[in-house]
Amino acid sequence: MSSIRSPKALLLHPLVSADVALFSLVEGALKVLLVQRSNEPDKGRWALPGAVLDPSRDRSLDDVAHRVLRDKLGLASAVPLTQVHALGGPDRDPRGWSISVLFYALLPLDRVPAVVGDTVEAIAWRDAARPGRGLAFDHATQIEEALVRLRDLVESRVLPLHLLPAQFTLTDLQTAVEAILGVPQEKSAFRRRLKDEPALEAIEGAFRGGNQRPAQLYRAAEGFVFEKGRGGR
Amino acid sequence: MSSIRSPKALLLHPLVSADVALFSLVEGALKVLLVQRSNEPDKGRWALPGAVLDPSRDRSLDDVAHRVLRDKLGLASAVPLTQVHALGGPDRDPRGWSISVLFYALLPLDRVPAVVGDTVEAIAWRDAARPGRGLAFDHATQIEEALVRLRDLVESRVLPLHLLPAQFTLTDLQTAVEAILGVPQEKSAFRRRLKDEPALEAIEGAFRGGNQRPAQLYRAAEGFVFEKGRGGR
DNA sequence: TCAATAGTGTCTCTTAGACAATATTGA
DNA sequence: TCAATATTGTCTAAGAGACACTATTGA
Repeated sequence: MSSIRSPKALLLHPLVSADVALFSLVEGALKVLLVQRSNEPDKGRWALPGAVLDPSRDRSLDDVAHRVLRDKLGLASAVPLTQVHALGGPDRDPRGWSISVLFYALLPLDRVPAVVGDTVEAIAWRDAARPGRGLAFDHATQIEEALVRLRDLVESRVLPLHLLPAQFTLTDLQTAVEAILGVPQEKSAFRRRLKDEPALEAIEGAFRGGNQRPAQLYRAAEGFVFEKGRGGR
Repeated sequence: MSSIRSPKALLLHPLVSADVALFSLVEGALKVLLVQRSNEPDKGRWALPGAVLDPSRDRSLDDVAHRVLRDKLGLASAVPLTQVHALGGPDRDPRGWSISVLFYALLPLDRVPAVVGDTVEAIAWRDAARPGRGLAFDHATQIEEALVRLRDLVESRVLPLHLLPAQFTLTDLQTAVEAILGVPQEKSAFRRRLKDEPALEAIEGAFRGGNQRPAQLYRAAEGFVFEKGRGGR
């Protein structure tokens, strides 16, 4: 969406953008949010939401990514973003040499506004592990990379609490971990690991009942962050 | 080194460069290579070697980093590079909005040419964990980040074989790991972990003798790469 | 009482950490 | 034989995996 770019500018400067792989749980499965592009290039194709760096407004690369969430998806509140990498080359965007700085974020489904802004035709939740064919640019690869990084973190025992609602049960948590890793977890061992987990707080007296034994509800501890070097406070 | 940049260009496009934290072992300690800048900005200060992206020559961000090694340090052969992250902002370089894509590499000291090219005043090996004050730009932070990533990999049991010469003993390897992690390793447990390590090959009949019991020499297995998901072949 | 899910206990096996013992070489 | 370093062994403790058992609720 943008100003005029002279051919010379195209040669001397790369186009820099931030793209966001937003992961969420939809009925127990890990999904990634795609948007249908309403502008050229790749108009009509499905892509990760992204935005072009605007040096006059953005103060950092994180800023660009946060702007994506705000402007394209209507996400007002602060969402933790993790940078995956930067990918650049002359051919990945038909407009010329371009750099994509890729981020991912985790959000419970109910915090993502269902209806989106005006720069986007439509949104879709695709299976994170198999987002489908025909994605715009190299976004299929990008999603794969983001998922690798997400799995790395979860494998190293950081809890993906940002995927869960404010209150959740240990079974919910286990389901989230399994959705990310794609591997079933052993219940007893899983819970044993959570014994002295500072990131988790049992909510005194709060349970979720179904037609069976009620489950203790938990919440993320104050100041929890999803990053290496402990997920604890 | 560069063309004229109009103020407008500065506003519309960020300056993109690749910087390389080259780690090596100097007398058993982990060091990072710094160069003294011979041009403005920050002329005379110590910095990570870096180069500005040239869209007409570079085919990827990795290319830029490899160009740094070739042109600034005279390193001809292919050196494995790992991307750490991209860092951008309006104030980190006095020339305006800039992005640095940071890489690190591991090399045995004897593979780094002692004398360097013409764009660099001098080089120095600084302690990786405390590279000193007064570095150019935000390179002190950059080194810290690179070291964090390097430690992550080594903690997850990937062997830093690229730091060692073609032939090395298990004690050499242990020393390298200790230099990176900053923590002494227990000899017996360390060797136990190497038992079925596919990345290591004992060199039949080759030993290094001192005034004591000779040590078996090893080499990196064919196709060894220093990256997550096994250092093995 | 039954179905369904929550939560705990137990046993075995692997690995890590600490520390000791043995092996080999040149001086 | 001694100093110096390489290499292996042993004991203990912590954690992971597998699997079974107990607990609680509404129907």
